[in-house]
Amino acid sequence: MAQARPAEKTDTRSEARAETERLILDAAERVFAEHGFGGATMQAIAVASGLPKANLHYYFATKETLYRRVVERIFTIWLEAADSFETSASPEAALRRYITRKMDLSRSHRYGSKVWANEVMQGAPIIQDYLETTLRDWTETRIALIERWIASGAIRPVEPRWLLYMIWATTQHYADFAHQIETLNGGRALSDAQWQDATDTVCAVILRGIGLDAGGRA
Amino acid sequence: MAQARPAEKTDTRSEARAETERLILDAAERVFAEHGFGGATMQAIAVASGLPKANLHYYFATKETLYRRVVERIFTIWLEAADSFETSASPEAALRRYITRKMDLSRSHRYGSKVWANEVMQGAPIIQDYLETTLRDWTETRIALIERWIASGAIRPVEPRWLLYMIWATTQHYADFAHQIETLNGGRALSDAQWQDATDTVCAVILRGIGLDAGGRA
DNA sequence: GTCTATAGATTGATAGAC
DNA sequence: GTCTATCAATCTATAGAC
Repeated sequence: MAQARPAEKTDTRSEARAETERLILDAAERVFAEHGFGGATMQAIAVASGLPKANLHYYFATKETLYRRVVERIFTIWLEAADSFETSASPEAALRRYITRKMDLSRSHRYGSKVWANEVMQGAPIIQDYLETTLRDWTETRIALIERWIASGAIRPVEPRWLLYMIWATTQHYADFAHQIETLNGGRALSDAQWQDATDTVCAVILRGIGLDAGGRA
Repeated sequence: MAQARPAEKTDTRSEARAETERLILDAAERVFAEHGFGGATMQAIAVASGLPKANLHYYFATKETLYRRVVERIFTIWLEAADSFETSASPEAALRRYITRKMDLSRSHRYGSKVWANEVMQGAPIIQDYLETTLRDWTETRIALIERWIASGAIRPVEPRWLLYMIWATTQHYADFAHQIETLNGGRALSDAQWQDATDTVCAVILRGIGLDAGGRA
């Protein structure tokens, strides 16, 4: 009977399901990124995923459910990057690592970054509760940490909030405005060397900007 | 006959027309900013402007025409701000003035900045030609200028492109991510003092970051 | 689970009275 | 110039055969 190998059967089924879900989520992420929630259509997501439109509704009841799952997946990735801002490291090491990780994310997850930007620009109708809890808590611990750095004289006195916004803005710009950057780069995507150079420059300007003169470049 | 006062009559008419056009453009800017081109509806713009939907089509033939006018108006404002990056001033004066102007714009034209961000995130379907001509030319003259600053030893060697992107990203972030910033500010808009402090901090970190240690703060 | 066909609501745009 | 009423196209979502 079917009971003979229940675990394997369930695993195989749920694996296939998870795979299709990921296929849809990836396609949805791209479409939501470039057209926003309202501008995206289930038809466009169906074409992008290579599935009939009805199948999307089999895996995700409504367009809003699908969008919510896309946004939540992005927030998870954001959280992992946030962890790289270690509270135990030196100011230079902590900031350099965090900025580098955020730049890497802008390159590897361009569409996710755009979906997040779209969501926030619309007033965060879906993720408002995350902003008020998880993001807020994370931000406050880092603000407290930066204030200790300032009190100890490790870095110059700057309002920690504006420093964090500067890091978020600069790194995410390379994902959200990738099209503009590529146009100004002669229509070509940034090369490995250009990404490395941009990352180094962002680190160097910000670190030196707050008084950490041991920064990387010249 | 009507010919008796043609100029006055025409002026009055065109003034009334211009006023209604501006009313529609302002409403459209807000709606396009928060929902993108595809997500915005003529119905929503009609409600936001307080006019019947049919009147919008009387002034602007199609939704795309209206969107194009909104985007072009924003580009004009961007050009005026770009002028404040004077090629004749000292590095510190030129950059400080430009950054300050961009921060002011983020506060006064939040929705325009969001429309621009949306347009670029979608691959600039409408303004691609502007990116390749006007924006590209402006960028190249400033890159050449910054390279001369570096050659003369006025600032540290940094790739001028990454510096410009950092300025654009950081200043526009205060418009595009205003909702997130306000949420992290306890749900309140930034006060006059906070805007001033943020502007000072952005100037100070960037100027010091490229070796202009005469920066404002501490 | 996958697909075709379609229902029901909403969209951009227009016709025509005032 | 302004407005109500409405069309044709498109949208989300579902029904039902396979």
